[in-house]
Amino acid sequence: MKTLRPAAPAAHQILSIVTFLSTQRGPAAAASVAAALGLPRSTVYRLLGVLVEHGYAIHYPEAQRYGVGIAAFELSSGFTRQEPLARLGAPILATLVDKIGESAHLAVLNGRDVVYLVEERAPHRPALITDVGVRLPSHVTASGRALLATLPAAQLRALFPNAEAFTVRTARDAYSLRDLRAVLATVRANGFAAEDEDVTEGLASVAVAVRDHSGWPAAGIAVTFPRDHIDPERWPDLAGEIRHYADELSRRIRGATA
Amino acid sequence: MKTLRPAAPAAHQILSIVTFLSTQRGPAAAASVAAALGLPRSTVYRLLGVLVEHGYAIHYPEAQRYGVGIAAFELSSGFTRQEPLARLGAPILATLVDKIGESAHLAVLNGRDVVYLVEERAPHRPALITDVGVRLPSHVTASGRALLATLPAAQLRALFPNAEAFTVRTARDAYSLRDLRAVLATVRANGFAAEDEDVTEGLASVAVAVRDHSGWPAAGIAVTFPRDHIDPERWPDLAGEIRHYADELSRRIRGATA
DNA sequence: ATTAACAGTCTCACATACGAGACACCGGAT
DNA sequence: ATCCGGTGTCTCGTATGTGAGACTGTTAAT
Repeated sequence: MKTLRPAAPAAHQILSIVTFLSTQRGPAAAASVAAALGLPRSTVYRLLGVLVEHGYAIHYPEAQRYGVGIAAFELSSGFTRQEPLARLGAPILATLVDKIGESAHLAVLNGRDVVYLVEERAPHRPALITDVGVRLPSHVTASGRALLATLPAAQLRALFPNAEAFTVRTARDAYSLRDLRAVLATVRANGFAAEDEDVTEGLASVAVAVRDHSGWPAAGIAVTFPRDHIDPERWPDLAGEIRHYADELSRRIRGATA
Repeated sequence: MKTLRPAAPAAHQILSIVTFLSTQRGPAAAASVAAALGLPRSTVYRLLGVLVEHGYAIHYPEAQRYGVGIAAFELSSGFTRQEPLARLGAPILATLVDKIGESAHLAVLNGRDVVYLVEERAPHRPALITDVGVRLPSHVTASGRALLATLPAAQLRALFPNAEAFTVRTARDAYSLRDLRAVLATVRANGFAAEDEDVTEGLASVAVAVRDHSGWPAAGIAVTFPRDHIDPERWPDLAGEIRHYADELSRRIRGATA
């Protein structure tokens, strides 16, 4: 096999190293990295140094081991980025909840997951799985579906390249990309996303996406309620309500994009 | 005071690029990457190519943008690593729950969070926040504390370098590293970790760590119960029970480490 | 004390990866 | 039609990053 042309050894190697570190149960010795990847010792030390500098690896001197650094984890948690969104979203969610009397969330897409940034619980409503900071597989949640539905096909494929991407969680969401695409097609057709006891028994949710100035989905707003409180026929109306607030948030985001 | 010599430009740059991509709200244009980081165009394209190859970036051709790839997210979700753990842990949890009649989980440490891999709910017990796949800040959960307590001081410091590391979630867990260290000290003294309404009102948990062959904490087993069911005086006994099963899992892990 | 194994640092000659810049392409204005 | 601003590709000379290996320091075994 050729494809020799565009090489950048240091770049390749450093990515191999982080990947390797992340597959190890705990921190790994420099030598084992070198052995596993077939790299020269001096190179490994140099690159580990760079990784540590950037926070993608941590060196534990007493153990003489190297582990994955917090920068690597922050690639996916990025709360800094989301904090303004949460600040802008919270008051809007509050009025939304006041108006309709059911609980609501604000969530963002993060890899294949959604992360919940704000939760506003309506009075006399059950506690929800989705506390702030919780992360759930996007394809089973209403806000996740609302967000996924806005993505181009290519990206969807990239996010869920194989069946494995769907597995692991509970048994009940045995999905395929084909299934997901069907679900998202109805989302686009309806103009809103829903989830009916896919997350918690007895609860359903309706969600819409909030777009930023470039049209990209910045967040999702979902309302969750006991499923027998609102007839499915009325979900589109509910979605309409939500969209009103989503648009408001959308407007505020555009203003505040630093 | 410069550490002049040991540079590896491609390595530095590629890390800067992923970091940059992750700070952008949505995907970014190659040109904006070059501009933001002050890098030559050809270099940026080459490195983006490498990132895409490794799955750390995705290229959206129709949008002509580059975004963070799933490999980056998998750095922290590392389910590959955890799947065997879940397989081995599930039957053990089942017998544990049978024996003591309360719900239990298996969780692993992941950056500053714990991720729940297995949940075994006891009959007639309330549903829990911690469904499978859910992620919570480690320092407020029992299993998280059990795991954190086994880490060397240096790593703890590395995980929680500043006050910010603790923030963001709910207001009630306004922690400092000092506080956390105190909590972990009692965990070590008691030989088990506990959590009393720190996650959900009315519920408490007791947890112990499962160590792998190198002594590293591989997972935590926690039992969660209505807090008035079990008197705090009896928590140590409960912890003893759990430890029995933790040791069993520990033994199985050692055998199965591929 | 001696040896050995291993972590981490440093140097230096040479192969080669880097980056300037040219080129091709595409879509939107005019 | 022609221009223009933009993305992505490719080439090629040379500055420079790479990696073999020597060196230091530490721990553990004999």
